[in-house]
Amino acid sequence: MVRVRYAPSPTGSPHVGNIRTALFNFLLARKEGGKFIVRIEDTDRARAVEGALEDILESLRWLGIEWDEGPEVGGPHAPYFQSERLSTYREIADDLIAKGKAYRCFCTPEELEKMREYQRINKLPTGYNRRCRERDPSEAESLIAAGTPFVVRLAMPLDGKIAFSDSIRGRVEYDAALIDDQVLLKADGWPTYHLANVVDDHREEITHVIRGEEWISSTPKHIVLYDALGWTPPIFVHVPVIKGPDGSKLSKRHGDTRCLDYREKGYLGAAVANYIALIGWSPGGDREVMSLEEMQDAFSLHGLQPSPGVFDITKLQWMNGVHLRNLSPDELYDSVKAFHETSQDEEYIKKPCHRSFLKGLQDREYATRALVLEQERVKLLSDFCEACEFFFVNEVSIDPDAAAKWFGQPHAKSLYEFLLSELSGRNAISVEDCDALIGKAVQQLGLEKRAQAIHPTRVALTGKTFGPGLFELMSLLGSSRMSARLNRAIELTGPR
RNA sequence: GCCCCGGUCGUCUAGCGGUUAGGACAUCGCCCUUUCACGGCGAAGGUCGCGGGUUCGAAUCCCGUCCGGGGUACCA
Repeated sequence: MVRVRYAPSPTGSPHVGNIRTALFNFLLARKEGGKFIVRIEDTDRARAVEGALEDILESLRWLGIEWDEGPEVGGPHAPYFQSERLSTYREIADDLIAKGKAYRCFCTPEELEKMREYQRINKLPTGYNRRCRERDPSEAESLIAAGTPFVVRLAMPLDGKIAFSDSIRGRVEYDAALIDDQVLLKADGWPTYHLANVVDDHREEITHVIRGEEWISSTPKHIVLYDALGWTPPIFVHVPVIKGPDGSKLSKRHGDTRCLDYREKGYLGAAVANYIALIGWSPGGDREVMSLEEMQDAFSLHGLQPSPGVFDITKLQWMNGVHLRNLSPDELYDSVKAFHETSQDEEYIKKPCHRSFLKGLQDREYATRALVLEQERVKLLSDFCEACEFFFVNEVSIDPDAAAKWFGQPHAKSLYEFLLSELSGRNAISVEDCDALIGKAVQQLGLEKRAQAIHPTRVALTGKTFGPGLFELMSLLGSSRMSARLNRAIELTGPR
């Protein structure tokens, strides 16, 4: 059975590149009917960040990634926090020392720094000089007895090659002599990533390690560790990094890179998942727009690519629009409402429409119809606020250019007056009725084209020159709202 | 410096020895149309990083080279 894991370190809110590896793991598990495990690698106490764990879980949930074992859900290998399993790592480190596969190192950080500086200056390969590896056992005993702090290092082979197979890249080979005697246990008794990761992957019976490319060069250390412990290594899959527009690894200086930033901006989890999956993975052929379920069915390790990809926000926006249009009216309403109520995005919150929108959203039926009318012309959930504003406010703000162009038309005032009189006493009005009404106005005023009535009416009712079909919007607005706006428009057209 | 991994239109990619190198986003036209979008059609954009081989034939295999990225921590 396939067992894969996402093993983040709670040192910050996960960014899109990081969460994408979680997605790949999840997709493989679902495709193969296996298990997806979340394990928190909280072994770096100095870099721990408050709230990071919540953001990790929230990011996964937002994208629709569910875990079979891990925080909150537990599982047969609980606890899924490395900080709660410290004794295991220490026991294994001791075992490794006893077998001669690891050794205690008493070198201080200062000494190591000096050594590295010497190596740099003399253009030698950097790395630990293995001074403590040859230390006399009795000498080590007395240092321990004296309370001298030490770390535990892995005793790497001194020669030969270390090779492994990567699902994406094939055979990868390293010269053992060039690889450092990695620290396994820090002086404070906590394990490093390398030890804890290998131990847990084995303990949790992980079959495929799908992780970022930045780990490829530490894989030979892991191979040696597996070997020293007498364990069979999993299958390694190193996925390429995601780059910013400048070609370097995506990071904070490229702007929004936190996964949850995109939720704040009005993107759909399904769209973000779809988009990031396509950087470095292809289902083959021309398929692009896919739901999470479709990706699960289509996923294969063979579709993974070795080369890094650039994050293209423009394409994400397009894709978000596509996913937005696929939403049913109810889903649309729920998504917009949830977004509006939770987004803390400053740019969004300070929009003038922000307040009226919340009020407008209270009338579910009316609001849903308004959202549906705008559904095919927006890209983000955050776009609805402005796009639908005219449906909800008492007084629409009128674009000055539009006013100048259409209120000044000679027939504008009489058009509005005619519509107003036709509307008086009416209550509900259908789309067909609105169509007929405009037709009647055209005839009554002797206009040549329907557009001559349509455009000025649109500006009077919405304040804008663009938007949904006029008859649909009129029907939804209803006669009383229309009447108020027509009255105001008549005032604005001034004396005849 | 040393080690490793990459390299197909601006971007994401299909391709797995024989294709007019296909698709998508973005760009530009046209159509649809009451506007804006959506949708449809079309255009432009690639000497498959470069140079050598292997082969009847190479984007696909091999070597070299250049460029890019990653690693080189008591961080993950």
